[in-house]
Amino acid sequence: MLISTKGRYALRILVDMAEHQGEGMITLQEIARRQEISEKYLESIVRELVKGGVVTGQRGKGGGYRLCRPPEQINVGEVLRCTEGSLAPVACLTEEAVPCARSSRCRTLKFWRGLDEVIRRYTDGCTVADMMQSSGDGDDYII
Amino acid sequence: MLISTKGRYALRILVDMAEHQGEGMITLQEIARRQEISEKYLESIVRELVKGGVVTGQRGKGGGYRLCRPPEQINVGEVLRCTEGSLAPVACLTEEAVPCARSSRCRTLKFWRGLDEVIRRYTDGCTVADMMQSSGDGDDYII
DNA sequence: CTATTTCCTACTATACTCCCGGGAAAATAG
DNA sequence: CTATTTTCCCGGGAGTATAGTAGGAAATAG
Repeated sequence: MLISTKGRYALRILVDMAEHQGEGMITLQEIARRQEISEKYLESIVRELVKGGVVTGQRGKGGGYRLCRPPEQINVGEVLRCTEGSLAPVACLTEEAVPCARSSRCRTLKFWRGLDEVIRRYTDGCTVADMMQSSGDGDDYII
Repeated sequence: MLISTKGRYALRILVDMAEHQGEGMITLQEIARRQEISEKYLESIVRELVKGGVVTGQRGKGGGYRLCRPPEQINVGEVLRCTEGSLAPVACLTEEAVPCARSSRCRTLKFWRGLDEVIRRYTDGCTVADMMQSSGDGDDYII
């Protein structure tokens, strides 16, 4: 049930980029240094964020990455779906699920649908901007 | 982010057992036949439920398993924690987590705490009895 | 051109998931 | 007692996913 390292790093990367936006393009090297994540691994994560339309990259000298939108408009659910593929707790609720013969009389399906909904609602309701103003202490976010 | 097969099967097993309680001890063979799950795999799952105090087993002829408590008193969160170990979305929120040097200035920790809370609240709020009365159609449970 | 940076493909090692096999231990029936 | 039925327990094994590395191609700036 764990979110992968990829997903956790993705959020840290985006908060980092948000905190340093306005300083032009941000390179992988900078992020790697600040976040203490291997530059190579970082690369594979950022690529997914590019594919997902969350950040854009520019090659060459003076290049780097920047957010496609302001942090207030990037929600966490969207980001995690980029890296995790899906946030659904069971395979039968993902997009590419094959219809299950058992589904109409399945006693557990509604429970999973509800869990999926609860997770989606929470993750989609939190943005990168929200995380910027957060520290590890206190207890905001606890709905 | 997927719940393992173990966890999904555990719920089906418990609903099955709840629906057939009052008929004495229930054997793995019966459950395996009804749920179309290999008896051997079933065994490893039920063992975790025994350890977790959700069901008890009795060996020997006429033996089998039964629920320790009525289905209304067995909540899904508890069951899934038996099989998944933890439902926490990130390792730093599990019991045995080593304190993270980054935590006090971590921008993402509160988000994860909130997600954990939302998941816990939902899963602990649903019981095996709730699932018994459910089918795959309709949309109860969607809070 | 050179230096810098993203982009892309492929690979490895490790761990985990799902499941099976072979029995030992306990309870019951006769 | 023996035979049978059941849970209990350990260990292994194929397949898959995760986390991370390596090497280079393409683009951009000066």
